[in-house]
Amino acid sequence: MKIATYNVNSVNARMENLTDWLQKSNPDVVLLQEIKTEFNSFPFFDFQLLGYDAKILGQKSYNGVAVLSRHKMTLVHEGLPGFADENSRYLEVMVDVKGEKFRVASIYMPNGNPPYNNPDDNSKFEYKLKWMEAFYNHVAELVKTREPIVLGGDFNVIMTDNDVYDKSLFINNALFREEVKQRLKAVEYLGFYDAYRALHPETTGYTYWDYAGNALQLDFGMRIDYLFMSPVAADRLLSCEVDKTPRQGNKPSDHTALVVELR
DNA sequence: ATGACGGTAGCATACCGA
Repeated sequence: MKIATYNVNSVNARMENLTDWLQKSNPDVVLLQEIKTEFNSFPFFDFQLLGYDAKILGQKSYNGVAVLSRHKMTLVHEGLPGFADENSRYLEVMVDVKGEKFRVASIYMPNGNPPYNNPDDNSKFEYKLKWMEAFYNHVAELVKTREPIVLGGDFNVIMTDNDVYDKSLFINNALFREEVKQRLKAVEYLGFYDAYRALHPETTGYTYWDYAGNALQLDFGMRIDYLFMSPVAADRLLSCEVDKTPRQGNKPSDHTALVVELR
């Protein structure tokens, strides 16, 4: 049973890249972020031809999350419970694999950096902190279920110095601020396991490389996409790998796929 | 200090991103 997360940076711009990867990798469940489209423009039929049902929480132009599944899937939450959000960033579903239920969520956390033309505007950072607080509160409820749960996506947080190519460039960046590291670490302390780090304590595991400046070839990357596993899901963890092939493929996203295999 | 590069909206250029 393979579950993947992939920030596609527009699903419609990525269909050739995504199709190539789905056919090669054949994951059971895929969490997509930044689909950048609303329901009426989402390529449901293309995914159906590839064997996937899709649930989406979309919006025009920005953000938007989806879950693709080869198995029966039912909607649980559109949006983060208890948090009024004008942006589409959270989608939670239940996937039924031969009678076994997995709860999965596709998550696109706010970036939090100020707009380029207004560097003193901290409203986006405050929004990020509020979003993370609401996320923590929801995860505190989820952990009580004792279910196999996978919370995956683009968290826009560089957790440690080992998760970025040059930390000195990110000292005041909203992805690397102590406040956001602490808030994501707090999710781990609730009992959720960072699948990649649990199995790979030393390697970098970057999931994002900027389009600009030859960043992929220079390996100027960062690890900001995660798959967090509830205790019973972590207990079934066989592997967790970064799959760089979509990033190296035709018309890539600036992110790549992260994949877990569960028993 | 800034931009690079790419996507969307919509038709020139602004906004967003990490």
